Amino acid sequence: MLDIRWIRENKELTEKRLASRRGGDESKVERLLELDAQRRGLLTEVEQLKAERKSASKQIGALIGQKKKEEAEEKKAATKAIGDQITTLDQQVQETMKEQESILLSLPNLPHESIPDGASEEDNPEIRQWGHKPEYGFDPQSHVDLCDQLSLIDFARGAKLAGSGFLLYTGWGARLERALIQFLLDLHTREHGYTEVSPPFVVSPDCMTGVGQFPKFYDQAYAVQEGEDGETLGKLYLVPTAEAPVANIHREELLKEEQLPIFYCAYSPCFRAEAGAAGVGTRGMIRVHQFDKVEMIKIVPADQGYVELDAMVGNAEKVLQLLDLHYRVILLCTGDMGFASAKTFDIEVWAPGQGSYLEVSSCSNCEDYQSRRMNLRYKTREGKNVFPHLLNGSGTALARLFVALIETHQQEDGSIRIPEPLQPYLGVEVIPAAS
RNA sequence: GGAGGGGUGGCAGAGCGGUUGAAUGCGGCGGUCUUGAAAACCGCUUUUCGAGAAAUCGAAACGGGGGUUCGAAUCCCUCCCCCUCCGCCA
Repeated sequence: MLDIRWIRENKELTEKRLASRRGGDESKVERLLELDAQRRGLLTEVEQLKAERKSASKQIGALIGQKKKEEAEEKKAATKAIGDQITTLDQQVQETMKEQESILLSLPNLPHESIPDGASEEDNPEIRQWGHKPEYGFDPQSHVDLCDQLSLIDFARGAKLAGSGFLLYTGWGARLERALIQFLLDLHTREHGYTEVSPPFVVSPDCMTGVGQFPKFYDQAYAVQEGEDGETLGKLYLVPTAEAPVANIHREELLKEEQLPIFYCAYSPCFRAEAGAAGVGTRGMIRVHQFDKVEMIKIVPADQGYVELDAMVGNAEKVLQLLDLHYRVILLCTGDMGFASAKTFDIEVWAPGQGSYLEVSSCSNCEDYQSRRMNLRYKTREGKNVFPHLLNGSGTALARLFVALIETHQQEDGSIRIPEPLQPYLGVEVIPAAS
């Protein structure tokens, strides 16, 4: 959520930066400021009336104390009219605030000034690459074929159980998935200073609003319902990412500056309805309705957001380096950024069987956009209450990492080499070829 | 799911229709005293919104929302959360 006071003082800049952004509707700013002025005018008016009523009520109390019954009754009757005015004005204030709030919640974050203008992903500049595309003395296979041959994933039965887009990991596939989760959590907790948390896999709508999922992405979420009880529908949602619960851990709290920075990492499955995306690149496990992910969250003082963002990108890169996977880091342009983010780096890993790069991580600094939405603040040493910067990053998404891993490290005989750092977790050096 | 009890300031804990933003204690900050510290004593100690250049002034907030009233932390309704007991259950 943007700061209404900031918008008030930077109207043109707000409109300009909103316009450059995907999902940004700068035409709403005009109405927003209209409501803001109206709200403040009404507030001044109603507060004055309330001050009058308050002192009248005190006088009535005093009169009753002095047994001056008649005077008290007269005063009561006179004050009643003020009360009615207050009720009317209060309603108007409520309505004005409600509309203002709903516009504010619908506006995306403003891109950081360093973000290049652009219309789509075509315009995202590449920041760096690591490693290089591996060469094979044979035709590298797609993960779909590898999974079939090695019985890592049973696509057909996954679909039988829950429909297209849900995976049934089997045998070495299931073990590899589990090994990766543990490898990632250990890496981030032991080497990168994150505290592991294991959150609920459903959250309240407030949490979804807090991170900016709602109201914009209602149609992407799975709402749950208790049994046949329609009343409970929409009170909880399956998490689309661990960011939803973890970033909200301290919602509506006032932290002390000494408590910061806070680093959390968490494993969770991620549920995405992907409404309207059916049929788009759906073969295999690149785009699915449920995938595993290890997420990193940072809550940091407002002046440290960007230093910490760079560090977080490094944390995600480390994963790919240890797994010996070629990747590139790109900076998202204004036209391709997520709703809540002020600056986002994506990490794309090379998948030889696909002949393309796959997004496995997205690290964003949302600045105070989310903390304002969830009313998370910290008290500085000087005693000021400010909104911290909230950062989130995948460290990393698993399904695509799985794809890149088996496609990259496949060998001619159909077996898959396991990179050394992962070997202790899987217990073998190679996933053997099908016999 | 059933029956009770409870949610008040950083914490503990009063108040249960009137000048109470809220007693008291603890903690925290400042001061007096002291060579220094402790003790003792004195003062201060919430947040949000609005007006203002500022000093400051005004409003709101006692789990959330609504109602009664001239006036609500206090009464009524509703929702949420916590505790105890019973039932069910991995």
